[in-house]
Amino acid sequence: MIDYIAGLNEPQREAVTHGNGPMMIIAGAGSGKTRVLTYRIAHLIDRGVDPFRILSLTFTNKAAGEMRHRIEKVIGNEARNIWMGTFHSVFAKILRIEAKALGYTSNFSIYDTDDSKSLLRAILREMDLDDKVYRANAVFNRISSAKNRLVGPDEYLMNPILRADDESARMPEVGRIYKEYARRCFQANAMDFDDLLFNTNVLFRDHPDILHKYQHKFQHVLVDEFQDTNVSQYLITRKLAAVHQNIAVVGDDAQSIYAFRGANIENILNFQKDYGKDTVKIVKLEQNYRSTNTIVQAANSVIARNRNQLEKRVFTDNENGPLIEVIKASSDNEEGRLVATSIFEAKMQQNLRNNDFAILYRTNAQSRAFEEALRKLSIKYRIIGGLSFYTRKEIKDLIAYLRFAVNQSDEEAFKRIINLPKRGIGDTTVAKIAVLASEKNIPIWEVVSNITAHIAGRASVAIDQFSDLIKSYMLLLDKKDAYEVASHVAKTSGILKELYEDKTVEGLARYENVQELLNAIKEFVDNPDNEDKSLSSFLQTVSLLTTADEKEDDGDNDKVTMMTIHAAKGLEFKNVHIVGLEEDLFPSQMMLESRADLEEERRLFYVAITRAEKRLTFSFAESRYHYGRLKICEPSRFLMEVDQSFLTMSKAVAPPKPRFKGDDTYASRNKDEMPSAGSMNFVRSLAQKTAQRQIPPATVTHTPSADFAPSNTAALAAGMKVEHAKFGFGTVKSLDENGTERKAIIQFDVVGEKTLLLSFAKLRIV
DNA sequence: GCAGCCTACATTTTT
DNA sequence: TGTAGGCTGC
Repeated sequence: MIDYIAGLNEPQREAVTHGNGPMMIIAGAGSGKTRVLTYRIAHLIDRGVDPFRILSLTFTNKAAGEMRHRIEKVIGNEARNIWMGTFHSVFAKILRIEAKALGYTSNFSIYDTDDSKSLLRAILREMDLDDKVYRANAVFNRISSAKNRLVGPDEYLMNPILRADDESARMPEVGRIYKEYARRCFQANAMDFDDLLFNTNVLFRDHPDILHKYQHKFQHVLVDEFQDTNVSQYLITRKLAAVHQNIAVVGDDAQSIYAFRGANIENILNFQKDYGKDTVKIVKLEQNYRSTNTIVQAANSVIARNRNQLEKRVFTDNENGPLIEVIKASSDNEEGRLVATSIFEAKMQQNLRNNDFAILYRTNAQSRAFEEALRKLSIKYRIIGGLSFYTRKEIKDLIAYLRFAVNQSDEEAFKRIINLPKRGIGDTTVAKIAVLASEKNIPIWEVVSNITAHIAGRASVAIDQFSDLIKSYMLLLDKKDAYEVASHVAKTSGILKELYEDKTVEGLARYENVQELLNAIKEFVDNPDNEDKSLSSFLQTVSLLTTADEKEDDGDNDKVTMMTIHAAKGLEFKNVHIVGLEEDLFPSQMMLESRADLEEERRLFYVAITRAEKRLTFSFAESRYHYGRLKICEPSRFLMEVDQSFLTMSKAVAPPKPRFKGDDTYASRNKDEMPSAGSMNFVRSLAQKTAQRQIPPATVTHTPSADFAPSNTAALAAGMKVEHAKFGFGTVKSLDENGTERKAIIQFDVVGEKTLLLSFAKLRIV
């Protein structure tokens, strides 16, 4: 046993060695929070607490895994027995054990957001509601936030405030939709993410005996990232800790960034009230060990503008370090290049590795420019989040098969696979089955599995085959492990076959993805930590994976990390680039419009800043393409909010390499990059087209950056006058070199009077 | 029932 | 930009 107490400062030691009773640890960024949590658990076990009786809740599987790993280092194998995981995974486990009490079976499906929305759309159609008024997204969010506040469908319908809200949003039927949605989920033996928490609350509310069991089981409850818990989560932990009163929560109100998801910052404020001011032990960890003084002070200067805060003074004894560099770029692509160059140079000068760097952005869509720029400089990178592996169509397809094999009530899985691969069962037939099932008030599977008893005809043969296929899968479930079943399903369902026959690049990639999924299942089965190797157990794990949990694609860890700030929480890097610091992007326009919460955006900025250990760089672009449209951007107000004495303007703004000499003359250009005659033709006809519109021609006086595709170059090479049009777009037909007609969809954008951005780059050859 | 075309539309963060 | 969903014609 190592002496883990020795290296701790006073408040850290207090938190680790605190005995029984509620405790709240307010942990500033970089104050050694994870360390304190792990040592506290080790300490508890050291003092004789059975690991089985410790419940430790985190937000990501990754955080849980890492903590388990670190505890293992201190206390050894016993660490495995601790109940540790995300709220969702721990309570899914409990719900599975206690499913019967709620009328579910233990093989219930977990609906992801797509499933939920698809179900909602189906309900909207059935209720004959206009899906333009009732956007599935909006309805889903309302239902979700109700669930997170523990408002069930019946209460929702009776709540005058919610009704009034819905009325004013012109969606008076949300209550009824909610009710139907809940009914359908139940009927499908499925829970969505919010249900996992909501139903746990119901379980504990309606079944005191079950609550009693777990209350006594868990002698100690620990909650990480407490500032991000919602009402539903807080109530569960409170109930669980009600007997022993040993609850320790760790959080930082300044890092609360999930209010949009129902996180309730007031939980921190209520904690003291709920457990009694005199009873709650409060520990404040205020010394930052992570960052330079400059970074800590800059972060403080930003967060100081928020009104809603607990009193806390984050300080550090670390050296001052360099000032925060601000990079100004003219376009998003130039921002990419400048940041990549900056990383390249810092790497050389300071002898750093790729994994010392992180690029943090507000939205996943921003990653592209950085990817390209890094690739050009041969700097390896990885992207966390974004299009997750498990959101790919082919993966979801196979998983839907597996889900349906496990749970034949799963309506969403059924809809997905009934005609996949194509077997001649169209919408009409599916609708017929649904009507039949609801008329006779029997499950859909009842109808499907005895189709010949219900309908005759062409489709019934196909359905009969489908149901035989599923039945054959069901027989395997008890005999085979998850991998054996899954690979059998992949082969016999026709999914793999269809992809194999698709010889396009995408088809090949999809085929490989499915293989990759099978590998992942194999790994799951081979992992000795997983006791339950059944398919049902795998499906549960997989549906609760988060983007941060995705494993490395290869063994190489020396890569620049790119991710959203949300995904970066809990991580740290020597050098951090916070990019896209533009008004409306960060702070996000959407956020300000929908919830008018600038403070949460500011906390997000705070989180981003405090990820950096040594060197921090801000950057912004003056123009950016977003969804194919050029947007002129202004620097973010956050840039002004930082105490300016910590900032320095970057000298690294290299003059853009001019590809065009003079005003509109085509200059240095690689022969190989010359556009084809076909694309020259498009451009010529384009010129005609714009001329027909009688739009006054403009001269190209400025090309903000050399971000031109060959077609742009073609425009100039063709010696055409560039037309002055505002957001012009349309279809242009033209003959290519072989005389065949081709179409191009074009779009132009104009900046200012004379500054013309050729958006022929967006020219799509059809 | 299905493929292919076309239009409209959405684009914050994530368990 | 890119895609989902609607419409049309086989």
